[in-house]
Amino acid sequence: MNVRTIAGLARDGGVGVETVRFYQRRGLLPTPDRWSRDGAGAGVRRYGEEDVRRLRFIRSAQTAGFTLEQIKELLSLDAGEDRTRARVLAAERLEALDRTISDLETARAALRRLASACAANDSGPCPIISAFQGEKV
Amino acid sequence: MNVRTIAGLARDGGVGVETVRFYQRRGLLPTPDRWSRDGAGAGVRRYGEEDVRRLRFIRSAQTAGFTLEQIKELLSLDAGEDRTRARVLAAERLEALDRTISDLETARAALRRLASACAANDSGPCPIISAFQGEKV
DNA sequence: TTAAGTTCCGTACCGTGATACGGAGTCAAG
DNA sequence: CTTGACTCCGTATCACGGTACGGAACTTAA
Repeated sequence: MNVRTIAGLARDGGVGVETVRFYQRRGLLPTPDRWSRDGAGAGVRRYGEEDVRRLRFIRSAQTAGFTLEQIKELLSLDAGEDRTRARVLAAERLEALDRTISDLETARAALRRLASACAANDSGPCPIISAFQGEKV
Repeated sequence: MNVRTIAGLARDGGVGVETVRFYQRRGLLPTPDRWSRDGAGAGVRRYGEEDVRRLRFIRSAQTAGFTLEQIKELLSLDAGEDRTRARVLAAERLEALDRTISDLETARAALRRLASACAANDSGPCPIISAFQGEKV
């Protein structure tokens, strides 16, 4: 399946149609020209593999914690020459990501304390608040 | 410093005054009665250690990924008897947290690929999009 | 006792990332 | 060549977690 309508693009990218439009309005995805076999009517926009790759990249970059604005910049950098800028963005995000991961690991430890504190027996209140005590976040 | 005004509570909890009020409106923090030395006037609300603990708990629980609604429920559970419910909430969050952490670790690997792909030399476009290829998110 | 600084409270607004709606146009199967 | 599904597009609305504003009441230090 090489050429898709917006619904196909959305499906292959794992998002909704409205989300694709939203990304187009934000300048993250191109809005290709309309296309019709004969010259009649305005036709419908068609999307290809490249669009799917971009869309998937957007989702991955979101997972990495980039905002849509930053992702827009990354996409423009992908084609451009400014390696320095790309490196800076990557390094900044990497640092923040390391912090986030370690915060989440701390939270996970607290949550495990909570789970086992509440697992021991079946009656009485369990000390939810104090299970989270003794961390520095 | 045992008794505080709202500004002291906010400071000790590491948030802004408006955020404390916001949590009160959402039912996450109590709104203590007003308090004045003589009987004159309505006085001002005062806060103690318990409020600081609750506030800090809210921040920690947020880091763990609970929504404010869920945190509200956890707070009510802390005093209550429903250990089962507490366990369910903890287990669900723990599972989601494990997924999130592993997603972030995947993202980190991609970001490192990106950083080193763009670090090698100083000219030409660097393949930002393809640095994120080959993951399953 | 007065002036400066806080508190209180309702209500409005913000940023981020979507998601929904509705009417006109277009496509594709029968 | 109709009918039903899908597209297009502008605009509205949502969820979440705050943040800001403004005027009256209150507190505190000089």
